Amino acid sequence: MTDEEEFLAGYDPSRYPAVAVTVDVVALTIRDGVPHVLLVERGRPPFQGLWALPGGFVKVGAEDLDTAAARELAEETGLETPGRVHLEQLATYGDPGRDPRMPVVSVAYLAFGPTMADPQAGSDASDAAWVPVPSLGLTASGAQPPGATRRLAFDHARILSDGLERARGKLEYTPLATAFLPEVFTIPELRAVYECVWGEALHAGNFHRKVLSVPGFVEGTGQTTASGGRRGGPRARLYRSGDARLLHPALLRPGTEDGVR
Amino acid sequence: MTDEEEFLAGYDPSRYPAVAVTVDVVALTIRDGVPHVLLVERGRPPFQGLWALPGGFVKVGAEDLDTAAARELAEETGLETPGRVHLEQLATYGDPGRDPRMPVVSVAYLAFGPTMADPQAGSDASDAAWVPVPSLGLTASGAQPPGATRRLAFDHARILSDGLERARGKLEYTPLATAFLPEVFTIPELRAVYECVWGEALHAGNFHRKVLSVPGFVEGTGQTTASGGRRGGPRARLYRSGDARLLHPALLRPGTEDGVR
DNA sequence: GGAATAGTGTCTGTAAGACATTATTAG
DNA sequence: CTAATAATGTCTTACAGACACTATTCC
Repeated sequence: MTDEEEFLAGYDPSRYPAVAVTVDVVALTIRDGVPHVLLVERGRPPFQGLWALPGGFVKVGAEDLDTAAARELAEETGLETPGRVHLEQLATYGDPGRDPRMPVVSVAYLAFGPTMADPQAGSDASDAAWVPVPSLGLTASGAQPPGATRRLAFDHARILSDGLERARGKLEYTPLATAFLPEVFTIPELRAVYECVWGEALHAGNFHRKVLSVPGFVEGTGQTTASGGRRGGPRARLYRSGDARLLHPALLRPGTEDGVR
Repeated sequence: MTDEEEFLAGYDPSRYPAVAVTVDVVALTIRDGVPHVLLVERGRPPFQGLWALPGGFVKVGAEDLDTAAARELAEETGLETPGRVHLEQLATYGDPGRDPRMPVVSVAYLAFGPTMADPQAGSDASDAAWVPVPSLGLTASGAQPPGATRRLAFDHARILSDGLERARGKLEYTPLATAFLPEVFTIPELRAVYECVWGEALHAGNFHRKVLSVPGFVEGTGQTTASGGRRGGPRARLYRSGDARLLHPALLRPGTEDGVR
């Protein structure tokens, strides 16, 4: 089939059924030391009553994908994207039958943001909430066990799983952990982000020295916290994010076993 | 707008014009120590006479994206994807106006393969060829200077640029450099792949020791080449790809300046 | 023989991890 | 005071890069 024939066929729904393009956003934040993902409860079929990533249809030709993703994120959280949030394209999903209604290609995005207020339910969702990721009981392959309290719609368990893995990797070689924190933060708070996303404890002393040794990761403000920690300890110095886009040398996860075969 | 309204609107071309989904493949190989990309010369408008990445429309709902990309690659090269070729999703492009005919979202894929025969021109292309990447004169931002001998159609200069940058990064922490080589290869041949993709000379002795020290990168065959190098030197030992999926520790590029600000 | 190349040995600076230590704060 | 914690110091091991060196092959 030639290019032009295929082009014309695109207008013939009997040969190529209507295709929809959506964006879905894996928006992550941290509350009480636990990673949370923004989910909406579906108010109508298909998958009524199940939870889904916030997303929507893209007006292809009228807006670009990044803009559509930023719009979806702002609608649910009020977060403006040229701000402290990080938003990047994650991957695109187009398996047959992933939406029972029609063929849908979904461009997934990944967002990191600081702790923020609970979202408002939109008109098409019966509820919206920041949901603790561990409560979803995701397996490494992106499947969800039958006993989970909140079931995810479509292939969103897989998308979320991919987003979490991308997030774990991003913290290794970019300073994006700071996107989870307010503008000013302490090194122990930054360490808590790493421990929460990676799911393992880090050595406080070595982490501290390492962060300060990477050029451009953080810059000091000369200030300290107003008081010490909850259970004692001195006041911590306050930092803000530096100007580095990449961490050199990187902060590698200790858990990664040699040679993932 | 509710979910259902948007869903129905997807069937109304006056509100949401027909959308096409395509896959485009950045297929890379190495010839004579120079990276080459597979391109097809467009035989009809738009961009007639310009060169484009091989690609085509996806039958969303009837095939998944990976399968569609593998099909496009096989059509041009005869390479079967569950084989020695590496194929992975790169990114998705959907800027308004990127195709002058209609709104098109393109899912780009990245492929690495060993040196192979010249492709045959398809019915919709006046020519197809492995084109040396340096001859395209790409800039870092993915633009093409006006004087280039072969101009790229659509936003394919940008896609190719993104693919090359991904390829450079992939060589650092995966053993995918071996995908550019035949099943059996020497360490100096492997080094040539790195030097070609990264565009800088590597220290032969250190590279040799490093490759052998990474578990699972390569495994020896016990054989050597039949003769020495073109300009002298001993016979090199032959290796095949090992079972590692990730390199630990990674082979970092020397050129990367600290803290890309 | 001369030049180029495969592969190994050696040394040095840097960085990561384990552990110890000091100072400061809450309760 | 006691416990917890921020921040720094010390030591050991691993690794990257620079350089030297040997052995082998082509011309």
